[in-house]
Amino acid sequence: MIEDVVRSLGYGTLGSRLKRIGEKLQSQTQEISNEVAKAELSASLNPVLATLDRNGSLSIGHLAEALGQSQPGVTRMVNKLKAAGLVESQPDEKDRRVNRIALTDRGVALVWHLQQTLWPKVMLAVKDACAGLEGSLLQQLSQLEDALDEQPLRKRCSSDSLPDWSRLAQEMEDPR
Amino acid sequence: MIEDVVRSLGYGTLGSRLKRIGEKLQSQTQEISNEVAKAELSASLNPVLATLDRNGSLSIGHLAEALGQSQPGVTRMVNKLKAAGLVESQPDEKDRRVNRIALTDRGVALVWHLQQTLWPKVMLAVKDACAGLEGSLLQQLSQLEDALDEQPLRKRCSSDSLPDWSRLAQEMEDPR
DNA sequence: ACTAGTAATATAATAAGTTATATAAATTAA
DNA sequence: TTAATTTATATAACTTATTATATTACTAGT
Repeated sequence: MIEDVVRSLGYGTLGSRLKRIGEKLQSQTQEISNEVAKAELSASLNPVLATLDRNGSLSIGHLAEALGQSQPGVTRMVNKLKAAGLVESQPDEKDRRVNRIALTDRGVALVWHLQQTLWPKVMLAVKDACAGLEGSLLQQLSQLEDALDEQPLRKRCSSDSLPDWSRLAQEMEDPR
Repeated sequence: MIEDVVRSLGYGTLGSRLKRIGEKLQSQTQEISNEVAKAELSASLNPVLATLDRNGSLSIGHLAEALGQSQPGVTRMVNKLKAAGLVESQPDEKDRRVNRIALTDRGVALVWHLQQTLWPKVMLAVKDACAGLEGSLLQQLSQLEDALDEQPLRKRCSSDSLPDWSRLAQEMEDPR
């Protein structure tokens, strides 16, 4: 086996490393999503749904801010959700430049479903993968990569009764 | 200011979060690169150069393994480096399916230059941003995001005399 | 030696993000 | 009120990654 250079270079390649682990998490999340989901939803759209669920209708700009992404990226995600009939947009009454995005009835129903299934499953699976991490950031990242290779998120999902989403989400809050 | 939902959801959106921080690190690294570099080199190509420097000539497949990326991705990066005259490829003598990639003289010279400038700068800047991180993974990530927002890598670069690359790289090794 | 299977790489199509720019609405200043 | 500026969003072009597939070379079994 050849050396993992990105891991070896430590701080020198931390950006690549974080992206690499992030992509692995997202693709393993997609696996769970594919098992659970009624609608086939790209995993990357879940944060948009969650944001609209938490905040009610929002402009594209505020969505972008809440998600920490660029405005054009958010526009594209919203377009996909519109095409799937999960959100709808309406020009704001007061300021007709702004485009208010809101969940449709189907969107609300899907969010409810995801809150009972995918979202708690993923949260618990990732929490499980992160259980026992310790040490410096680089050390914890190495441990997490190893954990995900050894047992993917899909295998860390109990099919047991899942805890209440709102309680789970609250527990996650701001571990500053 | 609207809530940062990706941060608030914690384990539920860890994948997006890691990618987001990784992208910020890469773009801040690119800023430093633009200041330093003779050749304008996309920051994402540095790990390829470092891998070839550490290992000598490698096949596309071994490069992909060392970088933890897909083979087609590596092929594309290598093509860019070829176009820039920094690497060259030769079919392997024994097995003519494999394409051995090696640094050219210009590539070796650039690596040497980067080892005196960009690479230690970035490594020290990232190390600086990570200094003082503590606690759980989620906590350290929040602290790192805050640190990068408050002071980007570019401003964490001393123009002072930089330490020896080979020593630095060794220090990074495997903080398991 | 021929055929089947496997392996290495290239190429094509797709995804998810970015920056730069265009457009249209609102706001400010003259 | 008109002109200039700013703001919100859309659109275009690009980047960097992916998976799926095609191509070519090697390896084994008969």
